Amino acid sequence: MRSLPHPDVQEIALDQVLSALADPIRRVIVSQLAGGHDDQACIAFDLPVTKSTSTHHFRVLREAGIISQRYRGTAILNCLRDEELAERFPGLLDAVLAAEGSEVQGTTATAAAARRL
Amino acid sequence: MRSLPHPDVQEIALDQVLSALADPIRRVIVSQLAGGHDDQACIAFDLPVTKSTSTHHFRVLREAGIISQRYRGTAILNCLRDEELAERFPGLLDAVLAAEGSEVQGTTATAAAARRL
DNA sequence: CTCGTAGTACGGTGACCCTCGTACTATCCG
DNA sequence: CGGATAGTACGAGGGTCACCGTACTACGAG
Repeated sequence: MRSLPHPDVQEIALDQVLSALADPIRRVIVSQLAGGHDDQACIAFDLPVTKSTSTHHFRVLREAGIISQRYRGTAILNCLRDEELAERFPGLLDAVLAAEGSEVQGTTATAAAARRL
Repeated sequence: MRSLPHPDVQEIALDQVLSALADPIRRVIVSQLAGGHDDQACIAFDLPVTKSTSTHHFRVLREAGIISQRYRGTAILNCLRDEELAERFPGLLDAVLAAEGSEVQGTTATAAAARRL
């Protein structure tokens, strides 16, 4: 079985977390994971990029400590490390998710950000 | 009098806010502004970069909607737009500031948590 | 008016990041 | 075994960013 390196809770760096969440595609992934559907394979995400770019984004999220990944067959199950993240940086993930959710609703800035891809 | 463009509250984009806060130098600026000392000139910040780079960082923060700047003589007064930011993205700035504060203690945040707070 | 201070504009450099295509590995199914 | 599926490795290209030095502008003090 292949294994994937994950940072320890204490090793999670604010720098990496914020950089990871600064990318719209990665926020889509995180939002979808937070939206009740944990344990999704990478293929389950409808991302506007190719497979290799998806791999890249998932790795960035994993190395930042935001998600955990484990193999099941050829697929990978992705989980949000929400509890550990809340322990390390309380309220941060919730605030970003809420912000992401509220921004998707209304204003013009989101549309521009989405089309930019 | 020169004037500086600031985004409206509704125009503040999560993308720009997170990107701006992803840089350690800019988080130092924000933390210092949040630490009671509002209305500081750019020169008051002891940043490990040259003047031109400082200008760059302050502009990024202003264009992201995180700080406001207004002239007073040759100097610029910098203010955190904390209330507007809390209105747009509730809890986000607080979470980042708290995370920044806790992380400064060192990568093993457990032992040193009680020192400064 | 002249000087000093605070900050900006501009150009350049090196690094990093997002993106992709192609080739590859690992696992499951028939 | 052979094929299909899920994801990785690798390298390249294009864009953006942080950083700097130098030259410049705006304002206040003397």
